Amino acid sequence: MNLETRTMGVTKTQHFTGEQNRLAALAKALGHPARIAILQHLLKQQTCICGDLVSELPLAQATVSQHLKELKAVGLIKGTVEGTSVCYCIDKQNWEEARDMFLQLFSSPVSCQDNCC
Amino acid sequence: MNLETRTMGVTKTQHFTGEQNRLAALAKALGHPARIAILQHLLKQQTCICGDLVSELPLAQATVSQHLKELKAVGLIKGTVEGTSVCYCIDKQNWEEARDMFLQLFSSPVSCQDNCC
DNA sequence: TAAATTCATCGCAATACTACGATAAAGCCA
DNA sequence: TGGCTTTATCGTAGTATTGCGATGAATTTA
Repeated sequence: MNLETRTMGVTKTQHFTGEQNRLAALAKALGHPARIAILQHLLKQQTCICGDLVSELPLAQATVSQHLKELKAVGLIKGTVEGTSVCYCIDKQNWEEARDMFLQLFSSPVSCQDNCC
Repeated sequence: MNLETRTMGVTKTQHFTGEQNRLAALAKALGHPARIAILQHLLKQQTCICGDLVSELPLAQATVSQHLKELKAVGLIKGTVEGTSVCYCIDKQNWEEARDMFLQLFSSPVSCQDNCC
C-alpha cells in the first residue's frame, strides 16, 4: 500500500528532468489539431492575425479562446491588445527553443532495424 | 441551440485535415515526460531494450505498460515478444515520418518580431 | 451616454488521461 | 506439473481536457 500522498490522475513531473517536462509540455500544447491549425495560420500570415482565427476554425469563440490561452501558457504565442481586438503571433524566441528541442530529440540515429527485435 | 449530435469532451477531428490530426496525435503521444523518457532511453540504447524500462522509470509497471501502449498506438515504437519478456524499440519508419512532420512545422520562418503586434 | 464589437472567463457536461493495485496470460525452469 | 517471471489488461479513483452557451470586461462608435 502506498502511504505517501496519493495524487491520482496527476502527472508525476517531479520525477523527470526539467528538459523532459518542458519538451512534454510543448508537445502537449501541439497535441490538438485546432492548435496545430492556429499555429500554421499564424506562420502563414506575414502580419500578425487577430481574432479572425475564430472564423477560420470550426469551433466556437470560447473554445478558440481557450486553445489560444493554452498556446500562450507554454509561450508558443503571444497576444497584444489592439483596440477592441487582440493580435496574436508566434513568440519567436520560444518557438525556436521548441524547434531546437524537437530537433534534438529527433536527431539521434535510430539503430533499430526491421529484424532488430 | 445546437441540435446536431452533441459529443461533449471529444476533439472534433472531422473538421481538420489528416495532416493536422496526424501531427497532433504524434505530439500528443510526446506530451508526457514519461513517454519522452521512454523514447530517449530507446534512442540511447544500441540494442532494443525490453521491460527493464520499468526499473528505469519512477512509475508502476502497469503505468509504464500503458505509456508503452500509447506510443505503440501512434506507431512510434514497436514491441516483439522474446520469451517471457517483450523487446521494445523505435519504429524507424514512423519515427522518421514524425521527424519530418515536426521539421516541416518548424521550418517556416517566423516573421513576428518584438514590435510586431 | 448608449449600443455594438471583441474577446476572456465562468460554469457545466461529457470524455480523456494518469496512476496503480489486482489479476490474468504466456512462457520459463526446476 | 507447479511455481516463477514478465507483461498486459481490468477496474477504480482522481484530475485534466474539450467544447460551448452565457456572461462580463474593455473599447469603439453612434
